[in-house]
Amino acid sequence: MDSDLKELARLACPAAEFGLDDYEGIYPPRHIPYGAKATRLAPSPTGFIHLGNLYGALADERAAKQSNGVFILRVEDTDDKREVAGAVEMLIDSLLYFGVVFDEGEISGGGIGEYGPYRQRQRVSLYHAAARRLIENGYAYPCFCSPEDLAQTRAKQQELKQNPGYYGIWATHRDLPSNEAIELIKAGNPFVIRLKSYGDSSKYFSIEDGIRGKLTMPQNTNDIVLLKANGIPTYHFAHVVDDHFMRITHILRGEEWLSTLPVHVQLFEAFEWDHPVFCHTALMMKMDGPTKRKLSKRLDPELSLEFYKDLGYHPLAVKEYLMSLLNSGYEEWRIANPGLPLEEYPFDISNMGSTGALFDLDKLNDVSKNTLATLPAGDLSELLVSWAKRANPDSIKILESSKGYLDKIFAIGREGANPRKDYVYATQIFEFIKFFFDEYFEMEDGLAGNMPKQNALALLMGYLETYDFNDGKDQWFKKVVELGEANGYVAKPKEYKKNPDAYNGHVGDVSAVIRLALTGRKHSPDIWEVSQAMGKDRVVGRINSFIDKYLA
RNA sequence: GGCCUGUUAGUCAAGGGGUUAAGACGCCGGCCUCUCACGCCGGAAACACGGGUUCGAAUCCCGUACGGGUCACCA
Repeated sequence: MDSDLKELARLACPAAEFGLDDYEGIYPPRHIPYGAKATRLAPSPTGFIHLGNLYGALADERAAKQSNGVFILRVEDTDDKREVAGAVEMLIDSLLYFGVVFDEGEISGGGIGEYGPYRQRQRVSLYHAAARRLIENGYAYPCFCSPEDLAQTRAKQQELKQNPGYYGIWATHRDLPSNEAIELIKAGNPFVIRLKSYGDSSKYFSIEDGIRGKLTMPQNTNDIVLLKANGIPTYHFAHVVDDHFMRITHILRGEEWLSTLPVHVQLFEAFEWDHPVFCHTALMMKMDGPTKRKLSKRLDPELSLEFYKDLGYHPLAVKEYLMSLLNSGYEEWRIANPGLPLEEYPFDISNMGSTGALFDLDKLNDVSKNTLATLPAGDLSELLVSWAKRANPDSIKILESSKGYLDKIFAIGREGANPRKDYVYATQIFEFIKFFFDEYFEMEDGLAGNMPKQNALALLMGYLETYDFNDGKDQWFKKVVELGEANGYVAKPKEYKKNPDAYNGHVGDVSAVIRLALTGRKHSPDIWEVSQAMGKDRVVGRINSFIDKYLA
């Protein structure tokens, strides 16, 4: 009997090179500090990753780094049918762009670390060794049902209003004698390996979730598939084996895994392994018509990380936003510590929320505005140029050759305790600053209704007469005031409001004309600062051409 | 449908028996001001519902409703 099981295990799992116990030595416990967390991101290479994936990845990364642990990338490529070429590279690139970097795993084109290989299809020998152990101990068995058989079973179960699945009386091969199974395998019948569940659906077990606290769930009774007919493991089996042998301490994953948790717990038990701390994160949601639903690769291309790159969000801004979703205390911390890098925030898994958050673009934009305001001007120049390379090739030449000019532009209003917050993402930044460049400069607004052409002409002519590029801000403004007064424009707007008939207008009307000539717009940052960035020739040139074109 | 899980303003959220129920985004009003942005001040806006337990419930219990997740040889 015992020898039958051994032979059955060998036949059913031919790929095992070593015994399971050998692997314990091959993958020894990690030497990481006490309390350090080993986390992993375990994506299946099925295409782009979206904001929700970044959210999860960031949680893994923070939890690991925060505790001086390790953050691992394991590729779950057990479904060859869904695999998308290049998906792994794209994922690594995307995450790298947002500064999420792995310590170990399937990175830079190969496995780095002592616990590899890090692609599951290259670990088949390990899974087979593990499956052998289960078969030998009576926790697994080969099942020869065809997909058609299973479909029939399901139909019958539906008819009888019973729970679908392979369990109890429906598990036809569960108690097939070993010698018969051996014969069937030898005869070349296709088979899968199933868990021989010992659970009782009327019994419950409790488990402490790292985010949700105590969870109570019914025991698993389903004889789920461990190894598919092609010998490749299912997710359920592979992740249990891998998380054990990769010595993962915390499994962070979306709450869509909650319902299969009983299966995973039972597998850890069957191996007599301690299980890592399961942490089921909330799913990031999206409005779909009147209801919410979880983000989907297939349905939500606009939530692809590429989308944010195309728009030109600074990676740091996206990260800041995600951090505030990850840990609700983050925002307050950020307000109290405006200068600190986000790495210093004491991230805590147990502070993660358990309700799905709706992605809020307004909030992202606000966070982004604040984040960009803290960055040096040069960083914005770089952001803009790298965005242009990607999304606005026509502008690259101009922008790239104007690095110094860009730095000056972005320096406007950045100093002081209350810097300007004009910038959100590169596409918007480009629109905001394009008037600085003669190639993109155009009249977007017109003269105000209360500003007759002849007044505008007189003001601009006068302005040119006394304009001195070397004037300081105060001196400059003093001249504008004087110019206004000489033309019937009072210095104080309040004065004008009190007595509107006595004046042509106030100093604001004067600067509006200058601003329009310089920027083509009604609104812009401080005229003096804009002028300083533009340089004398451009300032004088713009005013002259405005006079020629619109006031002559 | 079964099972799991959740429900505090439009959104993200703090609070876990006694609070005028924080804060942030957005929205509205005002101040500052050469426009805008910033900043500042103020405002509207929430405990899903029904029963319990309790002197007292957003908070604990039960039920209902609603949302979400999951029920594959996908992950």
